Amino acid sequence: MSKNELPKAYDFKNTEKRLYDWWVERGYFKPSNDPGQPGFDPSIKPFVISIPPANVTGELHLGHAMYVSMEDLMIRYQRMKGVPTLWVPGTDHAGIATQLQVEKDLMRTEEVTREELGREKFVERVWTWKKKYHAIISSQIRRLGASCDWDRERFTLDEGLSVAVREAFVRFYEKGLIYRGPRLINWSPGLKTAVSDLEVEYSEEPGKLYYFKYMLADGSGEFIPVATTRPETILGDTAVAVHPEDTRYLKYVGKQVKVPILGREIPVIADDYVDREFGTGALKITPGHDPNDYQIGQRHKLQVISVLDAIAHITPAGGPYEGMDRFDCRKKIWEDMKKAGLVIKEQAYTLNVPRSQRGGEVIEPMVSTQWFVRMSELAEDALKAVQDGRIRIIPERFTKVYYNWLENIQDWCISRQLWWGHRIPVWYCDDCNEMTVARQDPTACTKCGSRNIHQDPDVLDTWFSSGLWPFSTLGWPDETPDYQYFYPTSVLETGYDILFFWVARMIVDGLELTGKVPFHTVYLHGIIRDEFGDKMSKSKDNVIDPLPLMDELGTDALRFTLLVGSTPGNDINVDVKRVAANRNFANKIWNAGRFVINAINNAPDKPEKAALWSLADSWIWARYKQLLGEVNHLFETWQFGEAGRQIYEFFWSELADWYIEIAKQQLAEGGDRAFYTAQTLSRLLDGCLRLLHPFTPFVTEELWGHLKTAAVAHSDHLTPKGGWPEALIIAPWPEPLPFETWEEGKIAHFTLIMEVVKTIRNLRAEKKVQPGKPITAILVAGLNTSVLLDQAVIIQNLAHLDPKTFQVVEKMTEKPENAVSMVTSGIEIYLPLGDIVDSDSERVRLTRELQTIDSQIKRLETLLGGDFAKKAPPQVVEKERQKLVEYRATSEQLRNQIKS
RNA sequence: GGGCGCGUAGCUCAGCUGGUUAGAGCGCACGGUUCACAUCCGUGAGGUUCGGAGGUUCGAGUCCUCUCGCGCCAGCCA
Repeated sequence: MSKNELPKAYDFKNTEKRLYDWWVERGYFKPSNDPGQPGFDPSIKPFVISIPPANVTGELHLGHAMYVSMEDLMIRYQRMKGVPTLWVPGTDHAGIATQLQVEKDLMRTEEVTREELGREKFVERVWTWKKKYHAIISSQIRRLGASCDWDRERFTLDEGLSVAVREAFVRFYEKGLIYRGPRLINWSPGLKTAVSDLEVEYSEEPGKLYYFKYMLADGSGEFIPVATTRPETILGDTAVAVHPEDTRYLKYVGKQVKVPILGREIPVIADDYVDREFGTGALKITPGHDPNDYQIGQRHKLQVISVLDAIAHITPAGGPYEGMDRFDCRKKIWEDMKKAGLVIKEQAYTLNVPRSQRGGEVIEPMVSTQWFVRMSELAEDALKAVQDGRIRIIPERFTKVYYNWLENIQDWCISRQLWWGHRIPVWYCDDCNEMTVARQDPTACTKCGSRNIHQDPDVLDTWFSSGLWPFSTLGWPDETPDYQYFYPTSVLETGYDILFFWVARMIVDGLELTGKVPFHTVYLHGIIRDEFGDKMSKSKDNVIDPLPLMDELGTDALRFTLLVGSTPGNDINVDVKRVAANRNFANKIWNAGRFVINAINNAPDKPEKAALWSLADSWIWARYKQLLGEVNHLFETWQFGEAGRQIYEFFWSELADWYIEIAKQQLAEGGDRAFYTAQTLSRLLDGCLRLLHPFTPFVTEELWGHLKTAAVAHSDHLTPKGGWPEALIIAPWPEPLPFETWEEGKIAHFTLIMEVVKTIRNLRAEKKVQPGKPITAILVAGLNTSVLLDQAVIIQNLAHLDPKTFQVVEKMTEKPENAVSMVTSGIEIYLPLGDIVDSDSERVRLTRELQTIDSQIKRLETLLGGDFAKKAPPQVVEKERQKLVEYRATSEQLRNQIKS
């Protein structure tokens, strides 16, 4: 037996890696129905998730832990339900982020820039970098217990996925959904690339509104007052606009005004975009550097002047300011205008500054030739797919957010001036200037046949390839067996923060390119925050690193915390203390398991007679059945957190705290009692481990293995229905069992026993009786006498009563001397504690109790006397009537106790 | 101006389709060396009853309206 001795505490360090490797080795992560394997049955519906691809260079953070835990939970649950499951893992090349990191590293180590190294060499370096960090991040994902099919792992720059990207680009282009042209875009001067609207964040910052004079060109000395937040853009002004009905300025419309410093003459135009109330009511128009102005410029066919170059320095168009940094220029030009007498005033003003999502530098709206995806039509399809229910978003409230975004969608700028990513598959002819857009690299211009062609230097936005993820990972555009069987996928699970970036784009792309929704359900989880609800950030130094956390407390503890501490779509505050509490839970499971295994080993290996279940046996089984019903319902309605909480509660507060305590006695009785107790323990542990496995896969698998080993070695009678599976990870999920009529009665009786025990314990504690000291008790049980007599030993043991003097009676004529008393559930309890009992204080205590009971009686009498009795459903009324009856009896009993 | 979320015990949060003296973890207090577990066990205190005000209802933390506070998303008014 000693060889089977389990350590006193669950040792996750010695468990997690071993089990993970074993699972992989046994092939459990692979779909049980696989088009690549013999016996494949295409008619069985699989459950498929594409993992949100982690950035190759990223360090593991709690966000990863969150989605891995959540998706692994869903996958494991489905797998246990016997559904063929596929979870496709993978990583993302993360264009900007990765390129930046490598650039930084090159600068630090070799002091070279990417330009100095050259494109080809640089990209090579990035691949080397990728290789290294991919190994790290993917092993960290494994560490979380992710049961994905690693043989199907993908990387966004894989050959196959690159083919998909190119196919998508060409198809979009051919359908006219992708176009190239000069547009006002968001330019990141630091990164020297365009970025999409989504990659710009606006932050409110204190700034100034600069008021100045736009002098009329006619030399009259008259001027139009104008205000701006960015004086440097004056250099690019090509008009001054006023409202068409603004009597103040109407007379100037059609005249020319002079651009300060530069002296260029520009027209005064009328446009009702101008808000007469705001600022001076006159607006300077800079089509080259402001989105609104750009549109006005289009309407009025104004000239577009770019005054900023790629690094946000002033262009030659800025005259004397050429070469200056944008912010220096802002100061300088204002000073110069002051000197020139053009300044009116400055006013403190809160700006809405566009900043790069990455790095935070100020983004400049600039005109630039870029590639765009025409979104409006695509968006409509994506909208419909959710509207008509082909895709369901959970929680539902996010559908509104989704609609809102798609209804106001702008074209998507997809070209990036980077080196790391999917090169745009477009070649320009140096001879005829035509474009060749091709699936295969061309060697000549398709229009004129010239060999003087060069490929577009830019790459595609990383999200362009991510948008194809659910099908590109399965082989699309080829109709591979995987694609045919596993696509569309089932659930897309991710944080709500990338609903637009990723989810919406996958839906758009999926519909357009595959003609199908890429998944039927979108499950969105919240953002991870620190214990006080603040966003984690390095600058706040409140980042919780999951790796040391797992080192210290185990993966299961972290997973359980994330899964059970969260509600769909709501942010979760992660507190290390909570993780520690869940580590304790893992340990609790472990130790309950040790107890059960020990019980099995020491119990008879077969029964003599048919089962004669104890009240406790029946109670715990009935409760387990209730649990099964609730947990299954909660799983089906995506309420995983609540399901976990309920299992936790059941396991700890009922199974461990009560049933196991009673089982100790039952096992000690030996014989059939011991056998059936061991059997019950075995069944319950087996069932609970199955229920818990999706949450805490490691401790449950490990313990279950020990359970199985012990049970198999000990007795055939412990084998569950259907036999012992070879591993918990593939053990059948516990489905709800049909209700049986005996359940309610057993639960009621056992609840009575618990009440009595708790009340005695309470009295003991209150009277400061030594916890282990056996004392006398007299229970006056009335109609429940037989139940209590039946369970006397249990009460006696759990409440530490002296078996020689403890008695249960139906009624009592004379109250015991010097006894502490109480009434619970209609049972009168007397603890004759002798001298320590002070009758006065007892009377006070009981009177207080009586008061609360009487107030309840009053409450119920009022309730039942009113409309409630007439209008509420009969069962609800009956329940309250019953309570009233009980309270009245209790009241009566308490009065007696006080009286005598 | 818009959309959404949150505001429940000292702290961090649960609470499904409304059902009737509100739950958990942590913290706190008191007490525990029983052969599963001190990563534990027992007992308890703690919420003016769930931000505030109305309303619907026999009944609301749970639905509706308004309101206050916090947060998020979206928004290109100089």
